[in-house]
Amino acid sequence: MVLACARKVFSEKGYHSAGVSDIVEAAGVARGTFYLYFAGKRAIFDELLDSLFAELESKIRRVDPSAGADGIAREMAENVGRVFDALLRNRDITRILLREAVGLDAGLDRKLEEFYGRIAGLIERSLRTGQEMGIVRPVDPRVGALIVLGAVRQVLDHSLAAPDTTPDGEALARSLLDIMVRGLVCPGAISPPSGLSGSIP
Amino acid sequence: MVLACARKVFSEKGYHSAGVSDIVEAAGVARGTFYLYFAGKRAIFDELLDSLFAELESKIRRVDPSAGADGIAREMAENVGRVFDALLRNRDITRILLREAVGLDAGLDRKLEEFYGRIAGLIERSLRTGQEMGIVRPVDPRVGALIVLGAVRQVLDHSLAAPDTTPDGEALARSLLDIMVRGLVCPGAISPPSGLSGSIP
Amino acid sequence: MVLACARKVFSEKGYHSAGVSDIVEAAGVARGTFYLYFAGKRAIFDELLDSLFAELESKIRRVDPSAGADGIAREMAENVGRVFDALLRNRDITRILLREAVGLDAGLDRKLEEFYGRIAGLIERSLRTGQEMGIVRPVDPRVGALIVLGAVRQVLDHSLAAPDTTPDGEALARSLLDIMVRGLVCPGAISPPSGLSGSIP
Amino acid sequence: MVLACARKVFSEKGYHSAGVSDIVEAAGVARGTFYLYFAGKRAIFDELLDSLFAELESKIRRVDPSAGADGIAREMAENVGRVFDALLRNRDITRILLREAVGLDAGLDRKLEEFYGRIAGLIERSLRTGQEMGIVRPVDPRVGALIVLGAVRQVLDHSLAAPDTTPDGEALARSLLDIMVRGLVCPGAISPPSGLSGSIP
DNA sequence: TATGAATGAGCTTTCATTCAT
DNA sequence: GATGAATGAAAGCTCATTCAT
Repeated sequence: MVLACARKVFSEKGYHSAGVSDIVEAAGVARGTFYLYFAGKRAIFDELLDSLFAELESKIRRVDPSAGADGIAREMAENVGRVFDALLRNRDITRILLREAVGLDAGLDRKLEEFYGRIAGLIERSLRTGQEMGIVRPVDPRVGALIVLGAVRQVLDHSLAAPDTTPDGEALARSLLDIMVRGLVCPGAISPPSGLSGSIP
Repeated sequence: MVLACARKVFSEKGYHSAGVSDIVEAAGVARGTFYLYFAGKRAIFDELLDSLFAELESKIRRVDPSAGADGIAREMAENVGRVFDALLRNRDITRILLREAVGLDAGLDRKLEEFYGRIAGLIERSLRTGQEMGIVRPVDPRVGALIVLGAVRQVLDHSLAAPDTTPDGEALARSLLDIMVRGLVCPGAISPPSGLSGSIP
Repeated sequence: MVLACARKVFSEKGYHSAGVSDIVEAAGVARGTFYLYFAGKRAIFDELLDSLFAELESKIRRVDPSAGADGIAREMAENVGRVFDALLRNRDITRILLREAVGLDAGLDRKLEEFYGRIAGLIERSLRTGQEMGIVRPVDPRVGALIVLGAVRQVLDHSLAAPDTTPDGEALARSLLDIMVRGLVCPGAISPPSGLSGSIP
Repeated sequence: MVLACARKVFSEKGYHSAGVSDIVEAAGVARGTFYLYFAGKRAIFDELLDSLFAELESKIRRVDPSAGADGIAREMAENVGRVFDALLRNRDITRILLREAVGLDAGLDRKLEEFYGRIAGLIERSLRTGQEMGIVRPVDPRVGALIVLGAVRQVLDHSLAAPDTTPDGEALARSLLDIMVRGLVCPGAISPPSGLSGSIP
């Protein structure tokens, strides 16, 4: 209950502007009660982040390597689609993850990094699997994973700016993945320059 | 002078943890001197951001549409490379842009959005030009721009986690652009599903 | 409690020299506690003034018009006597009203003006009543009220200069009222010059 | 020049709100120049007050005891009239004397007290002279002087509240003096109560 | 278990004053 | 004489946290 209210408050006012007063007022409990359940403002934000991480990571299913090329592609698309769905539907979460939780302190930065690291790890493993199966091009899978992750983050971040738009998450995910999968350029349109073709060894 | 010190201080301690005391101490001036030149803590951060924006935007040259397919590709790669270079060499700036300036307040959020919006606009225009020339595939250029921007941000953000690594910016940029240009997947490896192939109309 | 201490502190050090620190120290509470009950330094001074106004105005009873000439004179004398008593006994209040509250800012100046305006209004009404009963000479009652008020203020203000004297308030009030009632000059001692005899029409 | 500007500034903004910046800006000199001529903010206010005191005291002529009853009355009336004139014409001065200079610090309070003391002394001496000549009733001349002084101050103070009114100083002075001279009450209207008739012995 | 009055360290900001030029 | 950039002490205020009830 208090956690849910804190989520709303943090999302609306931001971590620093949100006071413990705002949270307990929103939750309808006394100040003391707050400290009965949480070690402090920072601690409740920590817990909140943990729950958001768990919620998001639950949206991501491990890709089944035996599903064949098209199956793998579909599963990745579904993963991205589910994450998009969840975040586009809940601006609270998106705002907290992309804005309020950023740059608060070293501890939280590391926590965020670990979260994104886990997600990037999942993507990276899928890419490696794809490479082993000959589906994914021989690019640096670490970089590939960061790119996919960053692309998703930026599109979501962009959605925070337009408050009234309820974007079509599925279409957006499809458009995004199409670019990630096939690239921006028509095949054969540009010559493969020496430096541009290879992946990081 | 004070501005440069503020950049260092904000980057090291973060906006909220950094006090005006830290800045004036680092700059070796008196408290009052600070307020002689800046309206306050928030104001100096604003100026700092403006200068960083200007510095970064100066790294980006408009792509010459008459340069031919390979020329355009090279120019975009050089743009990305220059931005990577500048930011990988100056962790201060990277940290401030990607961490400390995020989620401070509505005004700064809008400022950041405008900055990223301008960059995305430049990329988008390049993509449109490429599409008119038949080089870039018929994807949604807005989404394409966000993806490129987000990919760059994520890779840079990732670099903040590893303090000691001095990454090879050029190689990273090449790797990143290779994926953006050609996509992750081998041509023909997966069948084009109805929803995955098209761009947003 | 805090208010009472503030009264002492403001009276001793003056509004500007008195810091919130002085007040909380005198009251034996923490800084934060102060701001729990008062919006700020200015606010507590406002409240203090309000309470002083109320206290003083409670000393003034409306003059009963049916009490006859001598009754009215006695009632007015008693009013002045009670105010004198209260203020001569409490140098704190006198000092705050006559010194510290003066010229602080436009808002407080207006507040003081309203207070003195109310008192002058009461006196003015008494004078009008007296005029209707044929007791008070046909002078401008507004000017008459200001004179009585000003006379009282000046005598009180004078008392602030001599810290050790505990003046006889009753005698002072009597002396003051005798002059106000009968004037300074022996009847018939000076010829009534054209301009000097009349009141403002 | 600087002094005149300071007078304006102090009158408009009040002592504490007026900064040295305001004064030097109004005077068109540099900060340093200000301190070349005045020891500080407090010092220039001191000088300003001194000049105002001198200006006002120059308006007051010693009453000639040999002028006869009517002459004395006329001279006192002229004194009051001149002071009224000067102050009603210059709200700056009135405001500074009655508002801004009050309650600033112990030193200034004493200075003001001395000024008012000198004026009260002049009035007191006139009253004593009048008593010796059998013109002034046997009241306490000190109290009488305070009353006259306070009456004048209050009427002037009242004029500060009404910014647009350009009051007729002469008529006001006449009205004021009529009341002071003849009293408020019709002769014989009230019985002289024991305590009310006498002066302080 | 729940309360909320009390706390106090720490913040940003102001402005009278100085002094090298 | 004149300047104005630099100073820094001191002010008012906030808010996460505690603890006696």
